[in-house]
Amino acid sequence: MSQVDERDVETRQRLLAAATRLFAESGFNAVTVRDICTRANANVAAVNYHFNGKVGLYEDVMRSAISIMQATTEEARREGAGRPPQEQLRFYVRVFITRVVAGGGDTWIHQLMMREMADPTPALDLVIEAVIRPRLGYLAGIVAGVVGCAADDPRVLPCVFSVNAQCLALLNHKGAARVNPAFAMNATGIEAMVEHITRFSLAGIEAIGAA
Amino acid sequence: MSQVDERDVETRQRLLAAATRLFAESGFNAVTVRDICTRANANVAAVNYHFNGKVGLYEDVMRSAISIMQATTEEARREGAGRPPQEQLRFYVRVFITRVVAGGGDTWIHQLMMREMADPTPALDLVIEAVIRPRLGYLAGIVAGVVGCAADDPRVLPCVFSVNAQCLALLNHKGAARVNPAFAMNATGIEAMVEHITRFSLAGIEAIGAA
DNA sequence: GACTGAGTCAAACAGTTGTTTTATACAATC
DNA sequence: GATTGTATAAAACAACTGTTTGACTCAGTC
Repeated sequence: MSQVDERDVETRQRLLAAATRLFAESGFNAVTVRDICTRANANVAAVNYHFNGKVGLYEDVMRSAISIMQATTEEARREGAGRPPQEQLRFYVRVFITRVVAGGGDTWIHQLMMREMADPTPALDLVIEAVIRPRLGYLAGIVAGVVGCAADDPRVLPCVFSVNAQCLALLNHKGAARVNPAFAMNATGIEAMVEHITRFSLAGIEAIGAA
Repeated sequence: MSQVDERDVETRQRLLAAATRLFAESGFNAVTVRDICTRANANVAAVNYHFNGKVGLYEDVMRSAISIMQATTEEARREGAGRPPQEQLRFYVRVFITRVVAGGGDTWIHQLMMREMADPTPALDLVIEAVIRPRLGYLAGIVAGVVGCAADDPRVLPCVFSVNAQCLALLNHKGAARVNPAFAMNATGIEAMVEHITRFSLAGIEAIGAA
């Protein structure tokens, strides 16, 4: 531990990078330790040596994924600061789509989180507390701003659900493209999708708020 | 084949029932042939004898799942027949939620389809053609009716996406309940959710249609 | 009664899994 | 220079996977 070999850090980092990509692509169970080590040009035993086993490696992957997802929420907050809630919603949707669906290197990480939602491991609780809850809390503030009510008003939560559902559905855009190629995301399609979700949701929120 | 033993059909049926439930709960790869046979009180070799292996059994499960999902779409069509499109949307959402989220025995089957979307097997193409495409086509007709335009109008598809996204998100209601218990579905909550999605979406569709 | 064919069963099969072991290389410390 | 601690490597490990085998039962047929 006193000596930090350059190759050491490299191997750990290569394993982490390979594991992040593979876990996101196929999920925890579908990826083998040998797959990860082959892609990282490391020995099979390296995972146990550096991470105390496969789950230890997965937990490390989840930790870095969580901080990236937190940064996504934070970026949306920053972009929307000081603007009317209608624009905050537009920025939120844009940041989310850009980071998650468009080419950004974070695509894999949000797919990882979707897999975690579909098939929970013990790491999900941490994701919920550190990422999902603050994100939905921010959305609730926006919705409350549009409606003109308190964030704990009973009309807010269902609207947060509806907005969030549309954003999460974008994570399945590859599957959606199989149904209809029009769902495929090209450069101009992204901004069109941001506009659509924003307008659709603002109208929905106002209708619910008026009730 | 000349003699149809009673126990024979029973075993086949028990395997099919056990496999449907287990595949839906955990996905194809996470379920072992031994799990299925244990739950069905059958020998390990029975799966290969009756279904020519694990994938043959899975294909049979998918076949019956597809016909049940088709029946769900058909029920929504029937309930909405001859009504204004706004009510057709409400009935669609209600049938979907009732069948998929509420206690109905079909819950497992729609979860199976979600897993198929997340992690496609060759069976997904059949699901898309036989279930998803007709279902989204019906939704497109409803949206076009609300907007007052043709079903292939460019404003229709994004609205179909938004409505469908909210319905699919309900399939994750167990995960959602972990974030906020208010998302849990009790008897009265279902009708409230139907009303919310319908009103939210009608307002969204009208706003997009007016553009 | 011998034969056939379908269904069931325990056992074994070959392949893959995550993990452990044993050995080796190498830099740092004394 | 011997010792220590860290990193890597090949091999082996036990557990589990889907599948196959061969024996056995039992009803129907000739």
